[in-house]
Amino acid sequence: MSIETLRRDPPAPEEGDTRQRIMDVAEQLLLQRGYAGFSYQDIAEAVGIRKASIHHHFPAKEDLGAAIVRRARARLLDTRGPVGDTPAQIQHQFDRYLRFFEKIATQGDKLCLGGRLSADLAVLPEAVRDPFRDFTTDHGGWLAKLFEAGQKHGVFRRDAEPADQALMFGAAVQGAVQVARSRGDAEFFRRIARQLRQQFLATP
Amino acid sequence: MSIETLRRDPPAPEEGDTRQRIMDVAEQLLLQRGYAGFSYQDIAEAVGIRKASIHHHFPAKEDLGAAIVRRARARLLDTRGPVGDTPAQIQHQFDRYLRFFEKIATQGDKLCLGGRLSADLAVLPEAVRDPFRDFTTDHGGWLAKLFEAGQKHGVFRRDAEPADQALMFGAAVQGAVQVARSRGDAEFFRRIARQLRQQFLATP
DNA sequence: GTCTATAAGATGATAGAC
DNA sequence: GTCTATCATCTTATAGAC
Repeated sequence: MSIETLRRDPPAPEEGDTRQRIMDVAEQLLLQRGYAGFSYQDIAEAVGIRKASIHHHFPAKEDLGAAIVRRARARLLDTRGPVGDTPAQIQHQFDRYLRFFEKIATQGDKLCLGGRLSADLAVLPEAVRDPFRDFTTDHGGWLAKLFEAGQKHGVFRRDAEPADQALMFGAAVQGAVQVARSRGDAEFFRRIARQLRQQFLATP
Repeated sequence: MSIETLRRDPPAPEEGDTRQRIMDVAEQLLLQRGYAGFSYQDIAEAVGIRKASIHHHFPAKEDLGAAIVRRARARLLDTRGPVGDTPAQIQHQFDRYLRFFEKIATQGDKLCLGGRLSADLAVLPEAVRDPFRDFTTDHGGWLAKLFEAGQKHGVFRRDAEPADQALMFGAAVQGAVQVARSRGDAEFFRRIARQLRQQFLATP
């Protein structure tokens, strides 16, 4: 790296912009078509650059895949946030969780990252599988905490272990997204969501 | 490779045999890696023939895909059978259903056809998507009938509409398979299955 | 950082000999 | 029915000019 480069002040606000745009486009394609179903050519056309330019930012496809998963994990921690300690907060986080998946199930043809990569596991390079494991661990851990706090504060029913409830709830939501998509039935998820509220909330 | 294939009586190859072997191998690859994740070359190596020979039986990949889905649908109707009209029969079919998915969730790295193709929907040619819709319709219809008969005969709880119960149960099972796989946790599905029995059976 | 050009291999698919 | 040989195209990836 030259002296000039090092001395230069942050010139344009475009710094890192292309990298982000590549990741944004690639993430949408990944969620839509799966890891084996999108190519650098697809990204290049959507972003408006050439294939080779993508390789400058992400030498191999697995670098891109891993970066997308790591970013999604950071976003998960960030937007889900720490589990609340009041009934209102917990109830709100529960509702928010359901709304997030309702959006995925009812609009567009994209899966959530967990569902997508779990289906792609067999074609995923180790470099992508590793951060995905972290992602699922975080996701599962957050849900477990939510149900533990929720039972303690009387938000959820106490008819099962919180950990079991969390697993059951997470799997039901995951399955509902999948079934809603395969049926092409936007209303389906809402019916399931209604059932899930009745099943898990102490006062639905 | 499936038990049926290994048990095959005729030791010598016969006509129509290659076609079946291609479909068997391709189905396993499809369930494992998805529609975009397996190639004619993969099949050729596993079957012990050349790529071009596969094209003789299935001119295009979508022909092969459609044939696999249609066969799976026929198998579904055949093995699931008409819904019973006694509590014992219904209970048995319910258990059998859960055991089928427990096998998928706990052994091997394959998805069920419904989960797999639902995830692959965006990369599926119309020629494969069409028979898959029939498959899901049949599958959903069977489950709905099971819960309707089950409620009538006191096998299932009557705390929700049979149709809703069926949707909820099917989605939960689907999600459980997916989550169990992504966690690499063979015990997970059994925990969910236990919860599902408590939730749906009148006398768990 | 982006480009052109290209490599090296895989993919689905076809033609035609045997 | 299976083979060899071949096709056009797509894939990830690299080299080097600007």
